[in-house]
Amino acid sequence: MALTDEAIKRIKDMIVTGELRPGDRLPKEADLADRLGLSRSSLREAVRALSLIRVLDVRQGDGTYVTSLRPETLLDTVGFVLDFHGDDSVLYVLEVRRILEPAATAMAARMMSDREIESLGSLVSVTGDVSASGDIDGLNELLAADLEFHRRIALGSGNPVLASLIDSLSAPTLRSRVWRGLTQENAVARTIEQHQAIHQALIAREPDVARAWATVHIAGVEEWLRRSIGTAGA
Amino acid sequence: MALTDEAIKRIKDMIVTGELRPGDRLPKEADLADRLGLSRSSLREAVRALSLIRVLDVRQGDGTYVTSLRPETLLDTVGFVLDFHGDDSVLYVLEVRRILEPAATAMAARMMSDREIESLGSLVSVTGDVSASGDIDGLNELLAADLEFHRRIALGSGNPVLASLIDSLSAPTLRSRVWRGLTQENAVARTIEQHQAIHQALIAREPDVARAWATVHIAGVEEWLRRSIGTAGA
DNA sequence: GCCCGGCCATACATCTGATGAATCATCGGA
DNA sequence: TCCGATGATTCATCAGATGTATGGCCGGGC
Repeated sequence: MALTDEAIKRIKDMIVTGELRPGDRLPKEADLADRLGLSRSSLREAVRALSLIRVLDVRQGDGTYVTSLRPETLLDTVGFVLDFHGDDSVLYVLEVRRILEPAATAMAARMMSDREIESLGSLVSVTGDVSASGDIDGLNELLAADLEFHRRIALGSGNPVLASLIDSLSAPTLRSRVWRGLTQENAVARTIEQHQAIHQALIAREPDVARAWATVHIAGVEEWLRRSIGTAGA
Repeated sequence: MALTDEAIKRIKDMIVTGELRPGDRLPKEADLADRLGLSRSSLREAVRALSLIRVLDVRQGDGTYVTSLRPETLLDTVGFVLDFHGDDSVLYVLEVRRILEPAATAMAARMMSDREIESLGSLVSVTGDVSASGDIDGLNELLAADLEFHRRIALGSGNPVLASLIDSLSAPTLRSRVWRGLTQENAVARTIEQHQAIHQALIAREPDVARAWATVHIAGVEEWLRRSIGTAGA
């Protein structure tokens, strides 16, 4: 195994075993390199790699620290990784979302506080306002509101791993050309209706209903995309 | 933004835009560094980082290549990332598995070929044989068989993203001390029974039944772990 | 006494150049 | 034809030097 890979493993082990805890500062490059028995250059490659996946946080002039290592931090690496997939994988991702989001939404119907649920209302209505204006900026805002709406509900499940996963899986779906097409065939109105329905189900504390609407919501996007790919090709 | 981070983004863009395709070879370090306007050292850090998440594959004496970028390749980064979480996150992970695996199992009941389902039988029976002997080596084999059983079914869903995700989420569960404890209270027998039940449901092509058994199976582990943590502490 | 701005030690960022090691293709001999 | 030696290519690793951002110390002013 390459020295750098060895270093990655060593640092990982230091964290896993608890020798290094979240927030801890690593020895300075020169010292750590010496301790691990390799050059600064090679060590830096290891640190940079662990930095990319958000395990380490390097601050010039300050030092290198272990991140919080919380699920929401580590799992957004998933989003980065998914960026590399082509549109063909979007369908598979969407299928996974169709499994996870309804479950999360049902959980949220039980777990979210009344205040949290109420605050979702603004997102739903913002969405509505935007659709009325219908300009391009508005669409971006709509997209952001949609993402935030789903993010809040996922968080409402009470499971940070689930929430982060959903969040990561949502990004590539939206980044793809999906929305451009969707907004062209008045799917905007349908999306808003479904968001409202989900919101209502949460207010009513009806997990099953919330789950069903979430499924309908995702399946709608999925079905449209399936048709779109079928006709438009790659 | 740091030069190296810039380089990471540039290389990522080259791949996302299709300038670099899976399997393609990158220009040699010196040339690419020159083209991106940075030193070889800095470029190497970028390449190493992308190599850690399985986007690039560096081969000494040969060159640097873009990997297949298939979901199963990219998503096993998730497993690496999850290694950094403590046992406290295992419950959250398990909860996600309880959502994903039943769904995948139900899909598998529809999608898997008769031959694939039949081949699962050997895994189930291997499991049984091992439990009879009951030695330590046997337990490791049992663990491997369990992992393989779930992996095959996940693959049987026909969705590689789903399969990879499940696979990645399974690893940390098993790596934790979960199994050590589970095997101590004759949960082995129950596990085997449940595997057999899932297998039977697949043979019968009963998605709902398969889903239910999968839920029961995961929930069993989950419940045991919850109790275990409650009593044993960190 | 408190606050603000500059100075400086520290630590990461980046570059350059050199040497070692693995791989692959080529070429010559059996 | 097959196989092993050889050399070119490319990554692996190191050492040392210089640039740059950060944080804290310290002194002056209010």
